[in-house]
Amino acid sequence: MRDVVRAFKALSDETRIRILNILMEKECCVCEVMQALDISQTRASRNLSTLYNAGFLKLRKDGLWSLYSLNKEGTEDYLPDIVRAVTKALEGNSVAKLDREQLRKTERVGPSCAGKIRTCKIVS
Amino acid sequence: MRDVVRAFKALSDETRIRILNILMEKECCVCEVMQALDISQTRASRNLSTLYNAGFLKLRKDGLWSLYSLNKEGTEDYLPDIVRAVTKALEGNSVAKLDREQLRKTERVGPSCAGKIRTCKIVS
DNA sequence: AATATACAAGCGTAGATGCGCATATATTCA
DNA sequence: TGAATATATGCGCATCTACGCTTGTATATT
Repeated sequence: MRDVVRAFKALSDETRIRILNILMEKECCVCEVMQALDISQTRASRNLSTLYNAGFLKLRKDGLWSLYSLNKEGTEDYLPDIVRAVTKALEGNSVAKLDREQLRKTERVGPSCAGKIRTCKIVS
Repeated sequence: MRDVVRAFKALSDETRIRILNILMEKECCVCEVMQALDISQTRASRNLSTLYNAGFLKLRKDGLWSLYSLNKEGTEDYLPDIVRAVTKALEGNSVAKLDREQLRKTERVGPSCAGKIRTCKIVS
């Protein structure tokens, strides 16, 4: 019961719904999330961690980056069902659409790419 | 987006998850809810209204009673999907099971039953 | 080693939330 | 009409939540 409530609590916030939305597109590092949604680093990090603790996300570390992605094969099999409901709920939503477009403009340059800018930025 | 968040916010509370659970069994008046879950009248009424405002419930008035039931054909088609996810999430949950058992012990006597106790009570 | 970058976490605060108490409203029955 | 019952709601308080600011930690580059 605690877990169920925690899952829904994690989705009871607009920022986190928006984060879940862009993660449907692709795995993201924290700075991509903050730029796609135009929010602070603290806010992106903390809300990602809330979604993670609720079981919705997987976390993979790669150098400096914390890469978050949707946890499709969650331990709790009802979580993917909820994510699908979110997908359906956001169909045609303009904010969700804009966030995904902004996400496509962000660029993450790998840590081993010597000589290149190593920062995560919007490319327009 | 506002509506989506409101829906999940409505489920981000143990009392309301428990209410949703017993409403899966049958249409209930407020006093049945308060007795099945052993909570105050204020608490039952307010949480029912939260679920109602989020679009999860239907309301039907019958005499003194406010009869709440699951809104299966919601305006938003993703709400029933979410309710199904809740059902799956609660499978085997002991609290949910006990609440349903308590619900079966409550009795609602119709307002037109003259001479009978017209109150809503636990019958054991 | 020094610097820069990505991320997490402690702290304080403004605002939201849950709920009990008391009360108001509506309906039914005597 | 008056009493009893079912439900809703205003108010106040304790608690929770989100978030910005700042700092700490780890990793990578020069």
